[in-house]
Amino acid sequence: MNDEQRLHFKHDPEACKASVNAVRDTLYVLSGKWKLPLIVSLTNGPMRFKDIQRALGEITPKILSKELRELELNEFVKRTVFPTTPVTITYELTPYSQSLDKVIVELRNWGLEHRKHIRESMRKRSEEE
Amino acid sequence: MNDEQRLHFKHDPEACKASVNAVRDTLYVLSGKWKLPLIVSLTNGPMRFKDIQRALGEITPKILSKELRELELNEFVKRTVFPTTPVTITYELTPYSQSLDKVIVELRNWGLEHRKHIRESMRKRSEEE
DNA sequence: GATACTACTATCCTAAAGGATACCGGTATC
DNA sequence: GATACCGGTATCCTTTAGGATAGTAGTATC
Repeated sequence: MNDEQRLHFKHDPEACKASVNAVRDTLYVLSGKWKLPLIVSLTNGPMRFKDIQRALGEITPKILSKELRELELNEFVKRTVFPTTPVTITYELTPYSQSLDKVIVELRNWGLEHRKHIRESMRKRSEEE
Repeated sequence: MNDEQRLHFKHDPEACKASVNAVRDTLYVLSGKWKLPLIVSLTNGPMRFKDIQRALGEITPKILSKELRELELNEFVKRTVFPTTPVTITYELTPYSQSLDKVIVELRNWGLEHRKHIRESMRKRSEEE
């Protein structure tokens, strides 16, 4: 193991703790079963509550409502009330939500590579027998 | 919102599902309270069970054992038994664990930026009052 | 022979996430 | 006036993650 490549955990315990906390923050805002699918279904434009529910398939209104509120708090989603009769309410991604793109791309790429890696090791292990 | 910048979720529903799953895989292997701190404490070299426990402070042996087993399954950690009397067992990061570095750096950077962002919005909101 | 250390496992318990189901007020439609 | 749709909330229940506590087999130390 080459220490030079582990810059972000280089032996300063303070910086190291700060790094761990920052990572945890990020994992937290993406955590849970529905945050990602929710962000994904909103990438095509604003949607109404029931439409999101239908798009996600299995989510109950309680959970959906909670997740949307959390995404709103983190400024990833904007809730808009239109004064039609009856009122229409839409949810849409904010420009700030785009800041997640790089992170998500990295997470996706690593996930894809990891699947390959696991398949490879399983193949090797079965050949050894 | 500019569609061009959302390449990874572009409207193909198949590719989109695959992306979400890949992201979920990655989040999964990093999930939990102890995976990150565990990886961090192993960056300085191999450690024995009790030493890891002492380094992390609060972790119980049951949890530590479980987390180590999971990290081993994902090939981030190698467990080695030395035939001393009594046996000595060490855990160390594998070369493959370095593949996580890029992901972790991105997660850390976004987390740091997000803190700034939140502080900024709170400042603005309090100024408006 | 009592105590202590290592590397764990086993059992029980708690808290949090998530889900099932029911309901609500408002409006529109038949 | 009955039914249906929208945007949720309220209540209860299950599952899971994580922790507390105790114990185990083997060895070494006093």
